[in-house]
Formats: sequence, structure tokens, C-alpha cells
Amino acid sequence: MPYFNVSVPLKLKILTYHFNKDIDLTGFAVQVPLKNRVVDGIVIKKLDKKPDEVPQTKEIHSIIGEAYNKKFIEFLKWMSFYYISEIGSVVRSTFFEEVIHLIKGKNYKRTSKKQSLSEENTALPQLESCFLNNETLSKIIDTKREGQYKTFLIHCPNFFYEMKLMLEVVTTISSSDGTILLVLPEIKDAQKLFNFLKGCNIQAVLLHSEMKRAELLSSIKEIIEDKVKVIVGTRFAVFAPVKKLSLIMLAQESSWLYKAEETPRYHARDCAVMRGFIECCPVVLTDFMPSTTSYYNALRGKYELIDDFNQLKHPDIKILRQPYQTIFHPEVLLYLKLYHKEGILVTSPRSGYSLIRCSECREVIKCEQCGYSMVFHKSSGLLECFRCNRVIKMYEQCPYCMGVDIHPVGVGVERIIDELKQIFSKKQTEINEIDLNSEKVHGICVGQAGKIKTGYHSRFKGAIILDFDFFISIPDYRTLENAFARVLSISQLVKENGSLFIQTRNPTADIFKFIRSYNFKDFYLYELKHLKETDFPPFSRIVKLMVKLKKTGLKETLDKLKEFLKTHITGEVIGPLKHTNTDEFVFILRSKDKRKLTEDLTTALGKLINFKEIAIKVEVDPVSLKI
DNA sequence: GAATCCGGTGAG
DNA sequence: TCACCGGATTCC
Repeated sequence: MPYFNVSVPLKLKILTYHFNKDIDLTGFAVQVPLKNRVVDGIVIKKLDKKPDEVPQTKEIHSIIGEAYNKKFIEFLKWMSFYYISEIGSVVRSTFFEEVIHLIKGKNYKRTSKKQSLSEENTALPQLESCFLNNETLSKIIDTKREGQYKTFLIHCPNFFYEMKLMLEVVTTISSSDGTILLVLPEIKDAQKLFNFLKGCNIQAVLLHSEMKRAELLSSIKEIIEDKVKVIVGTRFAVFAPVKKLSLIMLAQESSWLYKAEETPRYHARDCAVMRGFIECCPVVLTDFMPSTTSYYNALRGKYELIDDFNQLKHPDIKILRQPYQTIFHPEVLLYLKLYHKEGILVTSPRSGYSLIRCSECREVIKCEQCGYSMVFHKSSGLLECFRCNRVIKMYEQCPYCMGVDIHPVGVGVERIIDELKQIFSKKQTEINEIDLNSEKVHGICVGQAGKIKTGYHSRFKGAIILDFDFFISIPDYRTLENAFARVLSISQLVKENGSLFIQTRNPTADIFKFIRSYNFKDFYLYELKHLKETDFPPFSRIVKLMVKLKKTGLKETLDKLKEFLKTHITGEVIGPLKHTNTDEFVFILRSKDKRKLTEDLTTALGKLINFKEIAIKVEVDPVSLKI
């Protein structure tokens, strides 16, 4: 009698069932008994005999129909292996529920032809006129024609270029065989590209997490009926149940938005590459600041690098020493006075007015709960902690030494605006906090550097990044690439003949050598050398374990757990570290032998079932080591 | 995800 | 003594 490994969309491993007909049901949705109810599941594999470890099997209740093809099942199995996650959780993060619903033929409310989604931002005016390297375009199209797996990493001059490339590829080949998948990190960008494609009469569907159920069902219906040529979506679109994929394009490949927040904590870029590999179709990753990891993959020949960064001219970058007494460097001040009419962007790493320091004990006021520096808001007289969201009234005296001279240090958006208003009179120029939705650029705009996204606002004459040191002082192994990316996202808002000023207390730091001249190649080599010396990814794999102690659990179980991990894992075991906001504990595992770490941890977690007093969540390739 | 198991609690 | 509970466990 044939047996079948079935996965149900629950946090549950494979279950084995028998069925009286000897047909291969792999990829079929089935109804199976579970405890004393009947649930929907998906057949992962056909077995010829019952596995020994399974005591007894129940019978498959009924067959719903074919849900996924074999390649997609392979993809799900890889996800489960790589992210050390129950296959059921993987199935749950796909569009399984929707697919089942549709093959069962249930009725669903049709969305009216008019999209309920806002269309105000439909226009991507610069896109049509945007320059594109035709060589790059034909390379992608030729590879797509060959129908083989291959990954390109395209270093684009800006985000528009990435969008333009998607658009051109789609308009050139959308009429050919197979479906093209376009993935973007942000919903609003996916929405815009989708609207734009619709405007060009290209048959496309949208997939993002804020769509209503009926809209999502309608998109999935078109996909499983093989009626669409193009899918535009955010990270979970990599699970689109497409019959035949012909090309995957993923923009902003370095974006941390591609990392899923729930288990399995997959990374959409890595999934896209694996999906392309399994489906035998090319994958195109683009970014204006590719991740060091992807660059490394290009260097070792895993991806083909196409460097289009210098296809467009970029603004000059000037590194200036942050003065001690004033906020602006004299050169910046002069620039502001000369060009404020043409629009200048001033950014600071933090909102609010400033931090507060006591001149007697030299302490910066920190949050009592989490130790994070608190931000002072002058207008409201409050101190705010951005990590744990605590708000308190501004102190009258230093809380540490009772000193009376506590004063602002560092610059926030509020303080910059204050300062600028003192320099310029109201008539001279307009000074505003940047409005991300507004297209108009004039006067001086002030914004928090971290919140300024690569947007659609037109271009500034110049931009100034204040207190850049904040970005390079974050203790993380990816700090420098993130800091460089920050500079680039701001430089994109500046006209090509404009200027970008960076104020720092340490202008001789290595990173500025690369930033100043947009020298990516040497930057990546510098970073990779450092990462190799310190055994960080891509030269090792890191796995974060989030451990929750159950009621019965004692602190000493953590020590026992650490011992257990140390004996079962070849590699480093760091922890336990107390998580600041939750009652969880964190272990960091790291090994140069990537595959072995995954395998070791898989077996270790299997044995940990005997550890009753803990619950563990696994995060493979965490985006940051921040606890 | 939900039925069931299990150990602790408290009213009678 | 047993009904009741909440958390842990298990599902093939």
C-alpha cells in the first residue's frame, strides 16, 4: 500500500498517511484526519512502505486537487531545511489557504474592476525618461530566452534605474512564455510599479500583505489559472504559485524588509535565488548599494555582476570635520547661504531637539529601563526613549549627580530647524521639516536621515548629513555597509551636478576614502577582508536562538541548554543574553562550516524535545545582532 | 490550531 | 473527592 508524507499548515512536522490508490499525489492538496478532526494538507512525498519510526498511519480522507507542482514542493523542502523550521510553518507562509479555497471552488466576492487602492501616486514621471544601459537589458533578455538558471547582481545608479529596468524587461518580454515575478521591498513601490504596468496595458497582478482577502484571492486565482504574465509584489510574492516561472527580478536586494518577521524567518532575496535555481529561470538582483554578501557571491562567481553605477553621474561628496562650537561647518554654512533657493536637504540621525548631558559628571541622560540615550524635545519639554518608548518630563537636575548644569548635546531635527531659523530670516527662505509625500522642493528641508527613503521627490541642489558618526558607531558587523547605503540613499535626492556634505568628528576614518569617490570595489574588498578576519558572514553562518523559559523553567536550565548546545554544535555558542524588551533569552551560534551548523542544529533541536521547560525560536541569518 | 492531557487548586 | 482551570503536549 502506498504511503504519503503530508504537511498540514500548522507548526507541525511531516505526518505519514496511507491511501489505497497507487498514484503519485506529490503536490496534491488532500484532506487528512488529525486527532479527531479533518484538516487540509499538502502531499510532500510518496513512499512505497511505511517508515519504521511511524507506529501506525491513518488514511487520507479525500483528495482536493493539485495545488503545487513538484518544483514548488522542492522549494518548500529547502526552506524548511535552510531555516530549520517545521515544514508546516513553511506551508503556512505560502498562499496555501487561498489556493485550497480556490480549488475547492468556493465562491468569493469579486473585487470590482476599480481598484480600491489609492491611485494618486500612479505617475512615475521620471521613469519614462530615465536612462538605461541597453547592454544590461539585452543581457537579461538573452539569458531569459535560454531558460537557464543564472543570477545577476546589477549595481544600479539609483532606485529609478532599478524600476526602469523592471519595466523595460517586462515590456520587452511579457508576451513570451512563462510568468515574470517582480519583487520590491515596500508595498508602496510595488503598488506604484503595478499601476504603471497597468497603465502600459500589461497584464499584471499584485501581491502584498495589505491587500484585502478578496483582492488577494483574485490575484491568486489569475496566477493558478495561468492567466498572468507579470506578478508584482513584496517579499511573500516569492511564494506565488506560478505554473512556469520565466524570470525573477528583485529590487533593493540589500533591504532588511526582505527578512520575514514571523517564523520561518526567511529572506526573500535568498528564497528568490533558490526558487530561480529550482525553477531553472534567471534571477536578477538589483540595488544601488548591493549587500556585501551579494557582492561576495558575485566575486566568487555565484552571481554575475553588472556594474551600471557610473552610467549616471553622481553628486560630489565632501567630507568635513564637525566643528565643536557650531552645528554647521563654515563651508556648509556658505553653501546654505548660496544655494538655499534651489533646495537643500539637511539630515540628522535623530528626531527631537538633542541629547542631554550634565557638564559636571559628563553623563548623557539614559533611559532607566533600557540604557538607551534619551532624546529631548524642546517644544514639549519631554525626554523620550526610542527603544522602549518611555516618555518622561525633562529633569531639572542631573539624575546621576544632582548637578544643575544639564545642557543639550548633539543635533536633532528640531534643533536644526531652530538653528536655521536663527541664521535665515523668514523672508529669506522657507525652512520646513521634510514632507515625504510632497513633490515640491524649495528652501531648506530638514529630516531624520534614517526615515528618508529613496522616494519620488524631485531633486535637491545639495544635501548635508550631520553627525554621521552616529551611523558608523553602531556596534554591528554590517554597520559600514549600512552607513554607506545611507549616504547613497540621500545622494539620490541630489541633482547630479549638486553636492553632498558629510559632517563627522573623524574625517580620516577609512570609510570616507571609499565614500568620497564612490569607490565600491575597494570598499567591499576592505569590508570582506575584515569580515574574513573576524569570521563574520559571508565567511560564517550565524543563527540566533530565542529561548523562552516556561513557568517551570529555572535559570539553571539556561546553563544546561548552553552545555547541550556546546556539545552538539561545532562552532561558537554565545549567550544566554537577556532580551531587553521581552522575557526571552538569546543565544548566538556561529560557525565557519555553514552547512554543518544547520545540520548540527537540526539534530540538536530534535533532541531538545526532552528539554520540556523551554520554547525555542530559530532565526537563521539574522539581519542584525542587536538583542 | 485545537483536542486532550496533566497537575494544581479549591469548594463541598 | 471531583469539577474546573490553564498551560503543555500532541497530532501520522
